[in-house]
Amino acid sequence: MSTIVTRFAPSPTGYLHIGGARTAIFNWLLARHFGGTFLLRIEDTDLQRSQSDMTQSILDAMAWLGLDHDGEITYQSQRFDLYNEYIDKMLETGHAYWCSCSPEEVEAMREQARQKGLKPKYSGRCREAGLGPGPGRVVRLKAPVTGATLVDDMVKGPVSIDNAELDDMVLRRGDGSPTYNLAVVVDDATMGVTHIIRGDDHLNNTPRQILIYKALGFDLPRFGHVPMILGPDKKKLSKRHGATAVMEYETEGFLPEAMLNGLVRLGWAHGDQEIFSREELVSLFTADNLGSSAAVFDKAKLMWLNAHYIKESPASRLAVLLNAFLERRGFNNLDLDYLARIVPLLQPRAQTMAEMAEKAECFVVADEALVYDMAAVKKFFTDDVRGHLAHLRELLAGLCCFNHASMEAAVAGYLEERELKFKLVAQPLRVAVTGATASPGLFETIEVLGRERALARLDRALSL
RNA sequence: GUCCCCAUCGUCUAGCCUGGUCCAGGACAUCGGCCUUUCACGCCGGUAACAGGGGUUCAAAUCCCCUUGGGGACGCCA
Repeated sequence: MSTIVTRFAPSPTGYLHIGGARTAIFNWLLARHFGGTFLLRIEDTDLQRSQSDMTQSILDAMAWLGLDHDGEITYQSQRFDLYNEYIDKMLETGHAYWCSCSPEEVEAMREQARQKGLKPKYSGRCREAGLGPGPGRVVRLKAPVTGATLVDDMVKGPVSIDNAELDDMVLRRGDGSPTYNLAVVVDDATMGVTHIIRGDDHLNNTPRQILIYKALGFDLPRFGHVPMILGPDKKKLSKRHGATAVMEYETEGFLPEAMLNGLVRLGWAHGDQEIFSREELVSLFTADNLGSSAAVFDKAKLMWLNAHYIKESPASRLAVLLNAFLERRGFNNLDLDYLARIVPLLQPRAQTMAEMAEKAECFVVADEALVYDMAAVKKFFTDDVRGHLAHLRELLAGLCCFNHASMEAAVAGYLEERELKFKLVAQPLRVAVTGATASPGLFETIEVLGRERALARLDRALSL
């Protein structure tokens, strides 16, 4: 039997954003789930607005998310001949005609319709004029004026639109280039695309495209229109809502699996399950569970997912990422093995890698450059406490095994002898060694820091 | 303006197709508590929703209609 073919068809006019990434994910999952093919097509027919570096950045973002495509990438800009071939075919079969109306004239027609409270459309003036080619002339689809066109949508269900609502759309521009609707249909049909999941905003376009499919005698694919992603104010997500480009999230320290998981849950669900591995998604995803109402993008939930995946990741992998984030903060030539020992202490404490890097700073900063929270120093370093700190410093210096268990035991013993509570020295020690009042477990921290650095910091703290 | 789509806690959603098991379940966020050497993690608990109105039915979150609200489309953009 025929296998599923899906596609993602971004236009290289900007970065891959949240919404585009989600439709890419849905199409990718549908293909992978059914063992089909996932194609990638760059819609760059608008030479003015398309930028080649944008194509690369879209590819990079997809690679980051792990959305691999099959076969070669199709570029619409290289298929103009093909489009023209089909336009000519429609001209021959009487499904299209030449029109000499200027854009201004058409705009006037629309304005007139608007005045009457009707839907603005082209009047069809040249429809029966029997015009031939000519400079500046466009080719229009000779669309049916009666009846209705039905879209049997995978997510919206049956959607019917009166053909009277549609006008004779332009297929070939005055400069000879094909329009979007024509190119999309020719591409999807010739590329063998069987299922198209795309944004809600294309739903109104679909009947028009179906008309072209019919005029060309192509089989119809299945369409699925997923709702738009909204900002917290329920308006279409845009830059003013903060980060919209997928790769901005990488910069902020999100893991690709968190992004994938988070995005797929916007408009798709599988019962009460929240966490999905890539493999699970592939095996569970079908268009059946796609929701039909718009979703607000909630960064807080993405944070939670990211924190979850950070906790799950092996330290060695995170160490590499942490290194990159620390480099951005000006720390170079760090030892990955050392970072891998810091990571476990920070895994439950960081929601993003950027946050982890921030918290890791006190581990990688030079002892003499460690910044102390002076308010804390003042609060905790009383004369009495300084005395204990000095003793503890000697105790740590003489410890046989420098690990947190023996450290803890030694300190406990010291305190017990004097009938003191651990609370008395816990925060002072923490401040002395990390400079701050909040940190991972005290002894784990000291262990990772190592004897030399811990003692150096204790000495420095005592001199403050 | 015209057409199309949508409507369950603040947010993501389950349930809706195949009415009763739902005085609506989960998750994030939030609030309280526990744990505790700080900060987190974790655990326990709380607040919180079927937009409104009409039908249909013994019974409606679930089916139908209307209203309202939101979104989208009406390009020689994609």
